[in-house]
Amino acid sequence: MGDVYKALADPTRRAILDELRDRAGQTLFELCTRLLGKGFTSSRQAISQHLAVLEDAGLVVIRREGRYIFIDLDTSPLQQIYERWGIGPCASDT
Amino acid sequence: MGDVYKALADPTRRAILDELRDRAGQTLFELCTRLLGKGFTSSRQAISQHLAVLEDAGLVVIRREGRYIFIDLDTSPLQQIYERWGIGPCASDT
DNA sequence: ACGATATGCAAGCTGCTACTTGCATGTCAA
DNA sequence: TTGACATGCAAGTAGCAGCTTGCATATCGT
Repeated sequence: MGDVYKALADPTRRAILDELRDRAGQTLFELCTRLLGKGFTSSRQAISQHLAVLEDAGLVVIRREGRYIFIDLDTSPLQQIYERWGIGPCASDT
Repeated sequence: MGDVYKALADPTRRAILDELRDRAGQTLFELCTRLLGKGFTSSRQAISQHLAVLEDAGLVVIRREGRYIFIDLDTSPLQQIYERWGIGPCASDT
């Protein structure tokens, strides 16, 4: 299992997570097109490599169907950040 | 203002945040000693550079007094992670 | 004032990371 | 089956990030 923090370190990867949050189950091609529309100039291969990193970190779930892949966001690995330094609006005292 | 995500990407920097969570207001020297005791082999200069990154990201507050510096943890920048992909135990539905 | 202590600054080296390029694989439609 | 489409794989390249090294600065005790 890869490093969640390292996965979050890249701006393009964060943009991918943003994109998946706005629209789940996107195809790689869809994702590339939409990122291009938002000013990112990454190639398909670059995005694919980023997806591999995100998948390895558990932040993304990829399911294959025919010649397409469908990508979904999984935010549960982010929870370890809370648990480690315990902040945020709700993890307050008692 | 630096990048919070990039600041979190390095294991040594995360160890620094851990250390500051356990004991606030540490000196640079104190910090180095304690990290050494935990298996980290970083030099003082390395730690100092890490601190600069953490300070730039707002994750750490450094106050200078005489020939010492006192370092404190500030977890508030982490909140943007929650707000961006909104997860965790409490940011649930409704 | 002088030495010791605590930290700052800057240049150079190295390894990793993101990107590109080119080709391979596999799926669907006709 | 054949061609077009969607994705996978791998090697090579460039830039940056973290580390070291060496010296500079500043503060405290005596």
